[in-house]
Amino acid sequence: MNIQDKYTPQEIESKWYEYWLSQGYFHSVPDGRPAYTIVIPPPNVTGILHMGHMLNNTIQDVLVRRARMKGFNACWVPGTDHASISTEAKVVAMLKEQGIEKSSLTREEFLARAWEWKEKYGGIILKQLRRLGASCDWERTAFTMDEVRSASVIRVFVDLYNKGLIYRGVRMVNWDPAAQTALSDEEVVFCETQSKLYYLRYMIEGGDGYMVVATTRPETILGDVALCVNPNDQRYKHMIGHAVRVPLVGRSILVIADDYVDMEFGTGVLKVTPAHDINDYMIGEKYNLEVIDIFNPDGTVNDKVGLYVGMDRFTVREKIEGDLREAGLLEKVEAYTNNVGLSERTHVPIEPKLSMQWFLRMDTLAKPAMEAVEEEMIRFVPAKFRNTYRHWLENIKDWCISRQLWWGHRIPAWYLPEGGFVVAETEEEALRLAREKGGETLQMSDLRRDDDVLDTWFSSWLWPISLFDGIMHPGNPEIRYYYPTDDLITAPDIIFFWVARMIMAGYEYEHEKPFGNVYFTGIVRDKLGRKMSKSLGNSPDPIELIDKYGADGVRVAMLLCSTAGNDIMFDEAMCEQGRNFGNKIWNAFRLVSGWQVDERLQQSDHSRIAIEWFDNLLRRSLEEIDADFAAYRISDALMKIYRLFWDEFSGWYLEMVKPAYGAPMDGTTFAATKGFFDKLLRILHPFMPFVTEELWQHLAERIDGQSIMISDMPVAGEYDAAALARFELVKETVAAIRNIRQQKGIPNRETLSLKVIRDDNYPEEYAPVIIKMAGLSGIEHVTEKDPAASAFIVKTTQYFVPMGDMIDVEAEIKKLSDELAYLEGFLASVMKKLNNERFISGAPQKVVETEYAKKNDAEAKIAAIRERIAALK
RNA sequence: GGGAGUAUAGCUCAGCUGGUUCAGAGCAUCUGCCUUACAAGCAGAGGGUCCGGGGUUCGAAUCCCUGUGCUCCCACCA
Repeated sequence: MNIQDKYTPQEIESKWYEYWLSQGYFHSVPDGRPAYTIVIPPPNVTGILHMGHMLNNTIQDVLVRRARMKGFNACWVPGTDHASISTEAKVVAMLKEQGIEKSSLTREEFLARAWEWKEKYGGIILKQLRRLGASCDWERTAFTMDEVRSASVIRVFVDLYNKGLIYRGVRMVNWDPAAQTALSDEEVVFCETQSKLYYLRYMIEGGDGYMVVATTRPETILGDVALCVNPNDQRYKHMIGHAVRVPLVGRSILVIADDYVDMEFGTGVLKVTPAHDINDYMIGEKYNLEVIDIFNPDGTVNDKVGLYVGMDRFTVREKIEGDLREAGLLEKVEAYTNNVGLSERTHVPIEPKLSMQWFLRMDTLAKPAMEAVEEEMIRFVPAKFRNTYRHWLENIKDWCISRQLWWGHRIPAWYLPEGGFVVAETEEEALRLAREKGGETLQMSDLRRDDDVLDTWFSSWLWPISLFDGIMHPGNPEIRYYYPTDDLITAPDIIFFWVARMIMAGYEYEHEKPFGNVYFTGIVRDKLGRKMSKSLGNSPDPIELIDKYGADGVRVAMLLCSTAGNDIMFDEAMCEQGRNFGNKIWNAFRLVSGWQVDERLQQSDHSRIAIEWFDNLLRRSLEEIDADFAAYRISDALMKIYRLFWDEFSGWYLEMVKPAYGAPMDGTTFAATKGFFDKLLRILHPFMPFVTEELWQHLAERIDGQSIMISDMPVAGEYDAAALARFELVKETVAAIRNIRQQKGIPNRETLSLKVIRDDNYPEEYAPVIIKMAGLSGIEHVTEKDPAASAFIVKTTQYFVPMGDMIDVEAEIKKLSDELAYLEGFLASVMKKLNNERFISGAPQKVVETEYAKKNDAEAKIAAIRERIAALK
């Protein structure tokens, strides 16, 4: 058993991960055991590991490792997401650096480069996860655009289309002029912005004067088709039906009336621009107004109106302000704060834009998804997210699933030359359908495939099914074995994008929930509570942290400060704590491994007691830890183990059984100690896989093919709660003696003697432990108080540490008086209850009894302290 | 504007069905210790108006109302 003196996580971690991999421990195939399955929330293929991933994946690994040790066939499936928008943006940026514009490439050329880029740089994050110790089944690594997943997406699209759930429609979409694609509502983030409110004059036709309209977007006047006032607005009632001229443009438009207009806002007059505002669009639809789209897809002005052609929307805004002022059509400009919608990916302001998109009807899909969570077929942890989920589903809108990008799953729709389209999984099928529709003479070359790709989430919503090929091969052995999966660990910000939609897909395609529990992590923030972001530079590089503290240390750090659903304030100091814990385990092992054993040696009483006690404690701890896991209180579970190892095992147990320097230990105690160590390592393994494996291998004197990660998790058992409670009296007694030692400045090596007036609360059976742990020469049973001693009371038992002339009478009296005052106050509060008729009659019997017990204890203590003070005086 | 959550030690948080494991844990702090596994440690100690104000109850950190602060989600008045 050779072990290094120093705990250096860096040295042990790499070797064990390779070992686990080489032994194939992470790989799962269906067998007779029950399955435990987690599918990873697929990180962006272009992503690199950040603290959010660390938290998320650490939790997954803890659950998977624990399940594996509990006898489940654990399967954690990793993979990456193609992430249409952000990946395409990165590839475009890369090409730009090389001096290549996307527009100069064909779709095929672009995709070739994108794939090349993905092969070269993609999936770094999966490599990084290995450093963390993630026990993913790498043989199953999937990609949302690999063969099986792509085929699944296409099949589902065709199926939903044939079911009548997918349709095309002109809709006002959130247009991202930078990415030149539509975004779903969920991909738009609103940001409070300092902008200006412009008051524009619309000259009244055939009369004098003008109407003033307040707008934040003067450039959209190019698309104005009406003004609108509230029908009840006395100021403008006479104007309804009159014509006014759009400033600069000169177009004649009518003044109409609608309740939608808020009389209080601005001037009470709204300009209606149906092409560029969602509300205006609705008014336009209602009154059948013309729609004038004034922008090109890239946000520059088109030639519809003939003004500002080719200029960017923001340049136009500046320019138009001057032009309006010059023309005397600008009443005034006010500072104004409003919310501007930004693209989550490109961060440019969203342009509401009318366009032809593909939609997925949500109503029928939403229904079972709602029920599953409402009726707790699927459990959310914490439960508060059920509200958010329900609210969203109740107000769900159809899902815009098309994106004007190249990187993604291309929509399998083909347009016929004479109009109309067909939807099919393959070109052959498309052609067949097209011929049915448009005549036998049609050739493939006559058909034009839709240019758009599907929203990324349209592939990830199938993830729990497509990972087991359940779409292309329904009912195959894998999907039957692994589905539904057990736990999903994810962040609450994708509850709509992803979680809700996976549930929908699960019921639609497997007629079964995709997972049993959803554990929502919090957002990782810095210690000042700020969100971690690149721009703030407050996000530590997880790999650097692992280099510095070891993966085990960082894992402990992540887990200690995280409770489900609460944001976590990450502080690097936590990593230090985690590393220190690893060090503690390491050193405890060094102590034990250094002991000499003499089999002939008789076991000492204190060792026998220690073993009984710790065995008992271990059983109770296991029960508590099981309960924590059942409630997904993972940080509580870890904290319990932390204290069990550090305080109870290292601080108490090992000190109790530790032989004198250089002396050997009896075989029974040594074996028991090794047994405890083994169990503790196993309990710790899911949290700290590396250091536990290293030490377990030393402990077990390694045999190839063995590993703690496939060993059995210790199981809870019956325990004696009374004995454990009684042992706490021992600890209190020892602490009291140590306290006296400290106050009197008595060195540890100097033994003390202890006198006790025995009563029921004196744990006499544990006396050998008290003697050893407090450094006593012995314990003497007495019936009289010792005035020349430092005294203390544990529960009701009076103890005396004889001090000879070291006793400081003044200080002793002061201490006792303080305690007396406290106890008298305490007794008074107890008596207040007991003297209250309504308490005696109203409270449960048990509560009343404990109050009487309190009273008796307090009275006994008070009497003892009074006597003692008298004796000292 | 609508909804939800949260407020407990310097920090991060537990505290489940109101009542002796009710005021807790870890970290940090302070005081002793180079005690023969560990100073990344050991021993001990201090630290709280349970956000403010009402109410229910024999009894409230816990339940109700109200105010305040913070966080998040949804909506987006030009």
